[in-house]
Amino acid sequence: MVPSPAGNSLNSHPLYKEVKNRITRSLIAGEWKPGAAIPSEGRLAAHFRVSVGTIRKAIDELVAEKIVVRQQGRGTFVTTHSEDRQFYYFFHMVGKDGGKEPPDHELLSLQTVKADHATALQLGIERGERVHRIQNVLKLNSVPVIFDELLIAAARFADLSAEKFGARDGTIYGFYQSRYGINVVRISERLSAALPDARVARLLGVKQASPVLVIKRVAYTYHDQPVELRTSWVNTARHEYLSDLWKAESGRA
Amino acid sequence: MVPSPAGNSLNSHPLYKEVKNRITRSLIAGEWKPGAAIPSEGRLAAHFRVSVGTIRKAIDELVAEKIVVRQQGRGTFVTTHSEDRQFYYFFHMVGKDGGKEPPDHELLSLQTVKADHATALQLGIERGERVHRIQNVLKLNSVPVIFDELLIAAARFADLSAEKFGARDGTIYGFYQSRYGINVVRISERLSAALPDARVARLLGVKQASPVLVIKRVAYTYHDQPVELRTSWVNTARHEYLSDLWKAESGRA
DNA sequence: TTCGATTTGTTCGTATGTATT
DNA sequence: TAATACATACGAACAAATCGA
Repeated sequence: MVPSPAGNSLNSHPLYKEVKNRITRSLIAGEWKPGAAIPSEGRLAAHFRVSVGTIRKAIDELVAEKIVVRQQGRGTFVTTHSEDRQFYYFFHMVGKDGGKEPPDHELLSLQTVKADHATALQLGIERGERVHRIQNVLKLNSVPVIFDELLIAAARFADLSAEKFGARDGTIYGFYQSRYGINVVRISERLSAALPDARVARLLGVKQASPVLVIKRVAYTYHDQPVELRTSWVNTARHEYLSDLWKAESGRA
Repeated sequence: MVPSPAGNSLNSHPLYKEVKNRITRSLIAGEWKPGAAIPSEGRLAAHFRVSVGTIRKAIDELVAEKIVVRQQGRGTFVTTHSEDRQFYYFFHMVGKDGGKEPPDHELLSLQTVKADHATALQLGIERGERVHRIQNVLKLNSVPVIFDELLIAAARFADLSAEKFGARDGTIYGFYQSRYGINVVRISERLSAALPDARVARLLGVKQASPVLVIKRVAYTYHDQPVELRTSWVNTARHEYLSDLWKAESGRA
């Protein structure tokens, strides 16, 4: 890749970062689909003309970012949103009694509107561009616990319709991934406590005077490109938001 | 360390994990104090009779867990709680306008009581053992925003007093670290929305009808030993809880 | 300021172990 | 069984940062 033995001169960053970037760009280009294996370490090493150790170091970081997963004896695979582990990485509500019940989404509405200033800014699009606004109620144990509103750029999700959205089986991010080739790899959330408005209170079956947890999320794909804004209103009477700063990872003593 | 060239048979876990464990045990034993350098990779390799690469892999994991930090040209150091980066790793409140104001703790009370069943269970002690209960008000920009209550096993913090606690300069975890050799390395938090009781409302300067964010935290030291239970009541009128699932780390594209 | 010693960072190559197909 | 792929471990060389003489 670079003739110089170690380090380099043109770009001041190390070889394995460059390799990582190239692999990521291939991922973005859709060269390897989610769930599929990327070329073996040996093949990548030959392709990029670097040692296997350098490839491993590049992939190490992609694994840490949960962009790919390694399986000894099988290969290295592009992460899929249809696996439980990956799912709970983005879903943080757990029962106060401990249980992790699988949520049940119910689509309320899907509209296409023009992005206001704040939305456009956060999604990295122009003001006035069209965005889909999707509202859902999420049930845990058949009881409505979360109401959420999603905003996504219509340009990225061209032919999206309420039918298609409602007919998906699997998670929303799995749907983005399989139908639109958009891979959510990271989220950032801001939480606060508030009182619900009349509509949210009605949907969650709580009084307007009873507080709810408000979660504002930005979901990102590769290279920190924002793809979705989501606001959730949560009834925390029987559920809590779990923030476990890196546990249940993998490599621990 | 183990004569066998690669892998082993007796214990099924790899050499570098064993090395990591031994290093961690030295940390627990207080062999290397926070802020001090641990032996160089070369020295550790000689000591454990393994290659430098194996030492590096062990240390890689300790770095990922923020237990030590590496500095090229200087050495590898035991993480200190008195650094900004480390501090904001455990402090998640940010201004809604974006700013990260340094908080200002104010001790309200320090009592020593007997642990009830739930407390004892979570702290890993016997019911009835003595625990310190510490209450604080935390101000941001001179305005009270957080009220919190800490529970720690008295046995671990033998000579703790309100004077000593209040006279510390630096963070609470820095105080645990420097005065008691207890290193908080991980926290787990559960969030919900609730209405404050009369006292909390008064301390935070809010109405009882206005919702607050409730954060229940368990802080752990090495090997997932719990050391502190903390409940915080937060006025989220002007501040939010930021949950940034691994960003601002270090090794990103 | 320069130089050399020390320490971590990067890269290479090789061999062997272990899991999968 | 054999081939393939990732996992572990070793050793060597040089780069880059730091620090003190």
